[in-house]
Amino acid sequence: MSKNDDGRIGTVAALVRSTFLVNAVYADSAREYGLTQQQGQLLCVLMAQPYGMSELGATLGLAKSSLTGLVDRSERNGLVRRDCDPGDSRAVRVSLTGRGAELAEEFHTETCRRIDELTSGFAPAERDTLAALLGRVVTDNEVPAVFMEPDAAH
Amino acid sequence: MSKNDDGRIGTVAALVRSTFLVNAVYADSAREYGLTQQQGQLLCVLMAQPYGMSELGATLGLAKSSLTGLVDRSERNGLVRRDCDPGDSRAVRVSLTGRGAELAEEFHTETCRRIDELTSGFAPAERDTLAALLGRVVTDNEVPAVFMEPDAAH
DNA sequence: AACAGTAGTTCGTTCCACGAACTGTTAATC
DNA sequence: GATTAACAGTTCGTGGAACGAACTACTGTT
Repeated sequence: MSKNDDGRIGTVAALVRSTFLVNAVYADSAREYGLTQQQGQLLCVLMAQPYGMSELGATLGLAKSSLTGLVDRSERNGLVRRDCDPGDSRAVRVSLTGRGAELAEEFHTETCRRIDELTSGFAPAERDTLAALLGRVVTDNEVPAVFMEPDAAH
Repeated sequence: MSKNDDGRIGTVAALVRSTFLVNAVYADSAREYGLTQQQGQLLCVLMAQPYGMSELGATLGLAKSSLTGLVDRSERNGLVRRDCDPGDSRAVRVSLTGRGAELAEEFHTETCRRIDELTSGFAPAERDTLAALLGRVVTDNEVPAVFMEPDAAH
């Protein structure tokens, strides 16, 4: 196991390796619902509300053409829809279809369960401390809401 | 910002959103060295030692054909090489070329710096606590060494 | 010697990333 | 009202990356 001289893992390696783990769990969960990681991510973002393409692209950190393709494929799969923006003829608003909303909720719930299991060996106080510290990382770095709280989705 | 009723982020959302952040930082760093995220990941794994394809695939969580392609492209870019395994004619050992080792070190160093910056607002004790808890997640879930400690790479 | 299992590649297919260039619309300026 | 800059999103071309099925060649077991 990759460790420092004193056998402890550093903050940097811990962040990268836990990211690797969460990526794998997230992708595995998505696959069970016939989704790719990127499609799952799109659905999770849209659970909160419909978005314009520009805001979606900014939230997901994607080039405009990448988002156009992702939405195209998701629309073709019947998971999202594009509606005209009454206030701006150039713009569209992307929202979940009925089926997309259902799939998003199932996927989100199952992903929450799997991610939660990663800390199953933790005491409640340890989970709270981890949440507080990672929450600080998220807040300090202004990470967009690409994933809702487990309870907030229902 | 997506929070619980009491305004605090939960462990699950914190893990997912911090993963989103680290993914973005890692991908941006890789791009500055002309690498994709997957190529960066391959180089980081190979920094420790050469590996056979089976072990590489298991470490990176990739299908065999995916790894063949990734190694093909990295070999074509002059970053890795395949050598015959003297003990098994079926097997190859993948290692970094001179140029690949150099690029891997630069990429790894810069990525460490950028990831470290994500916790720049933390006190040393907070960093240690975060490292200890995330390290537990890594250990409990047997995450492979896809990224070395900052000092261990030199 | 025969067979099962392993190591890795090839093939076909789909998804996904980006930059450049484009069309059409809106907002600002004169 | 006309002009221009900026914005919203799409198209196109290109390259990377994911997987399963099928394959070849080799190793280990019986």
